[in-house]
Amino acid sequence: MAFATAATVLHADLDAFYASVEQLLDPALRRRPIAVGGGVVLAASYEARSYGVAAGMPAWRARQLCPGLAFVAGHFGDYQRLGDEVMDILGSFTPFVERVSIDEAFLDVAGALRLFGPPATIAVAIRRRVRAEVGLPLSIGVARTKHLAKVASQVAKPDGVVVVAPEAEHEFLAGLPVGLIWGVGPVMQARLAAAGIRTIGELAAAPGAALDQLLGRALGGKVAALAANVDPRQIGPARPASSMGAQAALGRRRATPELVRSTLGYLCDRVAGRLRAAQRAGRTVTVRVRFPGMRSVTRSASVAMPVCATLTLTEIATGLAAAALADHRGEHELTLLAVSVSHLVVPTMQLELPLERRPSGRPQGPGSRSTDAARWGLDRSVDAVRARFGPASVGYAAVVFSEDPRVPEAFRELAQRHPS
DNA sequence: TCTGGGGTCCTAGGACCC
DNA sequence: TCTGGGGTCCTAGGACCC
Repeated sequence: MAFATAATVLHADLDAFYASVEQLLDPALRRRPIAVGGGVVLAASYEARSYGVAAGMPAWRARQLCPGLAFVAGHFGDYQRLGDEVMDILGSFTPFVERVSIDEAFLDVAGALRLFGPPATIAVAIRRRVRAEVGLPLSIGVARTKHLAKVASQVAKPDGVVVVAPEAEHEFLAGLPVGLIWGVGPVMQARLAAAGIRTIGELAAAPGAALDQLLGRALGGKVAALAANVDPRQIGPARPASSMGAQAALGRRRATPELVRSTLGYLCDRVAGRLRAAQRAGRTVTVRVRFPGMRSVTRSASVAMPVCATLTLTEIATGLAAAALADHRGEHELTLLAVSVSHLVVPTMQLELPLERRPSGRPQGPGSRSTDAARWGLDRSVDAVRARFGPASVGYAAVVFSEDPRVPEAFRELAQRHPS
């Protein structure tokens, strides 16, 4: 049998991760419907899910569905620690582990069969160890490709294993809902349902041209390939990020210049600091403004010199936000502001010029080479002080926003390491 | 009572160049 | 007289993922 035709790909996915950790840490929460979060549900236990409670749901709606729901503030440091412990266990079976998020990873065990037995045996052993050593439920899908393994782990939940033998793939997929395909969400699902397509089998039988019509050319082709069981993705290290951003939900606040200025100051400080820490700068800055009712607009601008200085980024972002608001004068309230930097490059030597050697004389506008270089020097000093004495030890003007955070800083730290 | 934070990818129209 | 096709970049919006 050829190497590529064996079912040696595992997808390991911790069940209701945040909620399971809370139930592990506090026995009083076990077997009860709980939600992690505050204004919004970040994660729901399976007991809560049986009432219809789901991640991303506003808290009031979750309480409506499940009156006995217990809300728990997250223990974000523990999520990181326990997630790492599980990844260490996975890594003890094979070095070919691709971590996808804090609670999920692909493994290729093709080279581990001699040592640990067939893939299904390895999956059972992994689950047993994670349960015994960490105390968390883990589901695993085993198949020939990443996509199939991922679908299998979803089918295996909660707390199970599903193995898809190569000769049984077609039969396995045929009856499953199209929503299990990676990239098919609620909108696509509804669009397909309107065309009478609900299962992956029906999708596979549909003509390619019809799929392109329904889903667009790129997704149509991708979905057809997946439904037909072609998946070229290999297990390997994640690519470096192509953008970096930060956002802040504001509740429902009057769109005052002071609110916009202070919030953007906070967000740009975060983003620019992360860019510098990663030794990156970006050519395109995007600002998103969200109004009540989840209506949002974006404004973006590309600049010649890649940006990573806090003040330069703040000036550009402020201008973009002002343009967006000027185009929507009827809006008097905001619910969110976001800043993102993309088209990332490694900063050039120009930016590393020491402060005292910068060209002087003519006044310099934002984005000009030497202004950004000078500011970068200042930023590096700030970064160094913060590295020693903490993020709050030094900074720019007082940040009003940070006095009333909607989410704990620890959650931002976690989300920035692992989107979840 | 109206919803977190951090990302990727795709589409479509327009500007601009050769 | 005022026409063609291809490529690239930019911007805005949106679906989707964890």
